[in-house]
Amino acid sequence: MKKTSILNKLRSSGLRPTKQRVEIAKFLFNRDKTFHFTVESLGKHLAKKTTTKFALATIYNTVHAFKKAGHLSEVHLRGKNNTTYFDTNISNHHHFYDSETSELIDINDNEIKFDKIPKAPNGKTIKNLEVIINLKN
Amino acid sequence: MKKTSILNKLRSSGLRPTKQRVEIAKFLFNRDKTFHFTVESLGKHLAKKTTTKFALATIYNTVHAFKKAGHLSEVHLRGKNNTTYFDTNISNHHHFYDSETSELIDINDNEIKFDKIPKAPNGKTIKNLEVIINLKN
DNA sequence: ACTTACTTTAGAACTATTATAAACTTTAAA
DNA sequence: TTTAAAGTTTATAATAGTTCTAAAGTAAGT
Ligand SMILES: [Mn+2]
Ligand SMILES: [Mn+2]
Ligand SMILES: [Zn+2]
Ligand SMILES: [Zn+2]
Repeated sequence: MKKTSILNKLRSSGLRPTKQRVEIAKFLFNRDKTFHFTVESLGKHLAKKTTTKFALATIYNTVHAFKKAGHLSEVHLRGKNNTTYFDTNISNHHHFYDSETSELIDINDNEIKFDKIPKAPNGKTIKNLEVIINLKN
Repeated sequence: MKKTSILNKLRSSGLRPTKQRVEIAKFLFNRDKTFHFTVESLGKHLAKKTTTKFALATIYNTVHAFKKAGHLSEVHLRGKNNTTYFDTNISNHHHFYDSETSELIDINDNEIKFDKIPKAPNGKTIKNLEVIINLKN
């Protein structure tokens, strides 16, 4: 992924390309495979691999802006550690959750097929359907 | 449900039948239909409907003991409010989640059927599978 | 009654996240 | 270029759900 693409991600999220935001975007989007992260893991990586200073609030704000713009998704799972997982895979997909390691593993949408799905209750419609398959050893 | 059943719930959870625990157990289990609750909603109910005093820690401890004994289950969902949902329905089942109202609605296990499920990765096995269907208006 | 083990409690501690507001930076107009 | 407006970063405080602590209280068996 090229520099212009990073700048596009920022622009399309309504964010000016500051030093902090460019570093965050590079780490999140300059890669071949998608991945899952927490704000904590992201912050630790940035502290180790860059010389830039990142306030926690900056990381939260930037991640939320990317999410709002549709460049990141959030996994609505409450693991044993009470942290929020973000996902650079924004396609419709599902997850294995390994509670031993607190790790998420993607399940492609086409790896799960439904025979029967209930209809939404009274006046509501279905926004989306999330499957989490909990793993054990 | 009779008083002996309440006492059985407590005994089988390794809990002595104190005033607080009996009130909690009565509220959770003396009813026809299962339901979802948070520690906050449980505490509010108890404060309103009984004359007993309940420290938050007592409610947490008791709910966790019931969960550990298998009398309650926990819904591993992170809603917009960051609270943990508990469920008196301990059967294998799924949920609708209405983020407008922060409400959970049960989906019976037989209302969802799978055609295809991925196999667990490398050395792991599947503990269980949770479906959450997010609703919108 | 006495003893021991368990329980409740208020408040402190902990942790993820969000809010605040002052100092700093980006942008683009003048 | 200067300059001003708008946006951004930061340290720190605030918030909220949950867990911990240790002292005072209660249950159960003798
Ligand atoms: Mn550094
Ligand atoms: Mn009361
Ligand atoms: Zn994913
Ligand atoms: Zn349920």
